[in-house]
Amino acid sequence: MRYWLFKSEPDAWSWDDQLARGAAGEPWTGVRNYQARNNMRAMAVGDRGLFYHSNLGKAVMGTVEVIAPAAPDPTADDPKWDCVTIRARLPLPRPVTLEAAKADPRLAAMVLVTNTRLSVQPVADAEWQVICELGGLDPDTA
DNA sequence: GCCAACGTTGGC
DNA sequence: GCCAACGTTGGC
Repeated sequence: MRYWLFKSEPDAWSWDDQLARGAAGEPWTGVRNYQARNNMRAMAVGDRGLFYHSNLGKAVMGTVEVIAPAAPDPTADDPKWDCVTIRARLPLPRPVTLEAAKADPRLAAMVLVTNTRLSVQPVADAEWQVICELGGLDPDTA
C-alpha cells in the first residue's frame, strides 16, 4: 500500500464536504497538471492519502482511501486528464498544520514542504507515520 | 494583495 | 529544441 496527499482549497472542496460524501466518495476532478495526474495514475485501490487544506487552514485534516483507479476526468475537455475517486476515512484529532510539518525535521524532505505547488503528491511511509503521530491517529488504522 | 516558484506555451 | 513570456498556485 502506498500513501499520497491531496490538496484542496476548502472554499472549493473542504474536508467537511469530503466527510459528508461518506462511503460513496468523490471523484478528484479538476487536476490539470501532469505530475499530479501521473501520481493519480500510479495509485491503486486501497492506497491511503492525507487530505490537506491549502490557502485557508493550511493543515492536514484527515485521511482518505482510494476507492476507484484513475479514469478520464469528466470535467475535462481533453481526455488526457484523469481523476481517481477517494473516500474519507478518519479526521485527525489534531490537524497537522504546514507550520508544524515544516518544524519537524523528520518531514524536511516531504513534498508538501519542498514543492508547495504540487496538488497531488506521494507521501513516504515514514512521513505518513509522523503525520499520524502528530495528528493523533494510529498509522496502521488511519 | 503581493510575489516567488514553477509549469506551460509558443516563437524562433 | 531552446528559452522568454506568461499564467497559476499557494504561502505569507
